[in-house]
Amino acid sequence: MKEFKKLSRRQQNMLRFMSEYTGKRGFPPTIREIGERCDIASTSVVNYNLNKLVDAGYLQRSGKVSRGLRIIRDIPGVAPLPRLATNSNSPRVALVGRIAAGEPISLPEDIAHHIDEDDYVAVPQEFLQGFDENEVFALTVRGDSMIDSMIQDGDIVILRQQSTADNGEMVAAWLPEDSETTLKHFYREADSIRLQPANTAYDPIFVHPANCQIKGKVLSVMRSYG
Amino acid sequence: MKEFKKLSRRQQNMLRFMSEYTGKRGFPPTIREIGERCDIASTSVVNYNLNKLVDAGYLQRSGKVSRGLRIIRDIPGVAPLPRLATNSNSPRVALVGRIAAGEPISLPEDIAHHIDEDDYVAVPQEFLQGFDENEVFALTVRGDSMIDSMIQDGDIVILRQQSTADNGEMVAAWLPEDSETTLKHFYREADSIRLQPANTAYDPIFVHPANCQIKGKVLSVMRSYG
DNA sequence: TTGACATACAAACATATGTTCGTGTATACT
DNA sequence: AGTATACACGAACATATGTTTGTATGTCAA
Repeated sequence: MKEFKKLSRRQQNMLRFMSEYTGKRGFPPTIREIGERCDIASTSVVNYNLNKLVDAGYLQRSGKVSRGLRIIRDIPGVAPLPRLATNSNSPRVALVGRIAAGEPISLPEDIAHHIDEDDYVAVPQEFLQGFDENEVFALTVRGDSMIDSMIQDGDIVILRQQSTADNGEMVAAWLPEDSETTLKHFYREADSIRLQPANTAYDPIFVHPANCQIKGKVLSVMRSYG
Repeated sequence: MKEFKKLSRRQQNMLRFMSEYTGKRGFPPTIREIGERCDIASTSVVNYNLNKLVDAGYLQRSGKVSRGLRIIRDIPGVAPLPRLATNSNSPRVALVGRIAAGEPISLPEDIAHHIDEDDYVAVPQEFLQGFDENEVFALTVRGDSMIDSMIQDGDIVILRQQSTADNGEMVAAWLPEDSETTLKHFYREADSIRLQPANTAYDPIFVHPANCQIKGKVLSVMRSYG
């Protein structure tokens, strides 16, 4: 079940055919159609190789249903086929650093120009809440200092870069006087700012507006166990 | 037949469902699936209305082939949706229900066959941890009963269906005697099972193995603010 | 050699899925 | 009334299509 398995020529062929067929007809081919077009005599061989493609992370199958195929990754060495401009492609956002208590959040000048191969993380479209992916970035959480906000070590936080916030929004804030980075719900009060943890078992903190630099608004959180 | 025939409410409904389904799953629905979701009792009625949609210029059909549908025109009064089953670049898992304290987790017999409105959620490939999408499902968390596990109301939990677990894994467990559903780290002890919250501020609970039905292993958690 | 493993085939199998048909309603028009 | 038309139902039907099984072949390592 490894990701980096090399595809056989036959498997590449199948992948390309499925992609073309789907683009042309509007729905994926059947196992038998794949077999015919890729010169595979037996349906079980097609099935076998389809499962290989699933293992390799290129394909998704819906069991027992006809044409239950879905290509979920570009074919290596082949130009990606035209897709619809709308939600066809899952966005990738720049993973620009880490967030931890005691250290400020430093962002590169230009998020959109961040260029590190593995520093991108795929995010489902809906989790971007309509924001442009160029103004959105991701941070890895280090340490348990955000535990009052229901965010733990290893979590990936998706944020939109902005320096102000509306009441109730979850923000990433740097508190210079305390040398403290925190993720909390933002509330502007009479002459202070209330930062409210998500877990109500913890108490809010109050800070002076001058001691609260908002770095961004938290859009979503993703966590992977294992 | 003329092009500008007004569509019946039923036909509009069908069109919208087909569009959504295709966008979500990557391939068009079957006649029977359309019938179920649009409250049409007979497949022949669905077929009848599909042909009407063809006449009206909204749809293209490929005769005799399963799922041979292709929307070729936008639905009036509805935002244009992706009409082609193109390569959508991220896996979808079935969102089969909710998880809350006090009610058991009931799963449909066949996850892969579930077909409902918001029934699928896009998940980044890496968050599936290499498991087959057909054995993976998602639940929406209701209530704050999982707060000790750093999971809150509204979170989407991605699980793999399994009835046993290894030490340290996060599992979804149903405790019959307590009528309690819970998400915790699993540890098998001498003659009991220790369920350990992720937030160490909370205490573990110990249960008898007979009083602990494991429903699945938690692969990942996704949370969207907004 | 032996055995394990990946790949391949063909045929049988189970069922998912489109199609057809006979029938029953309404409604509108003659 | 009688007739035509649009729309609906359910059941039977035919076949399109995924799955399983038994077997065979190659390679590679022990």
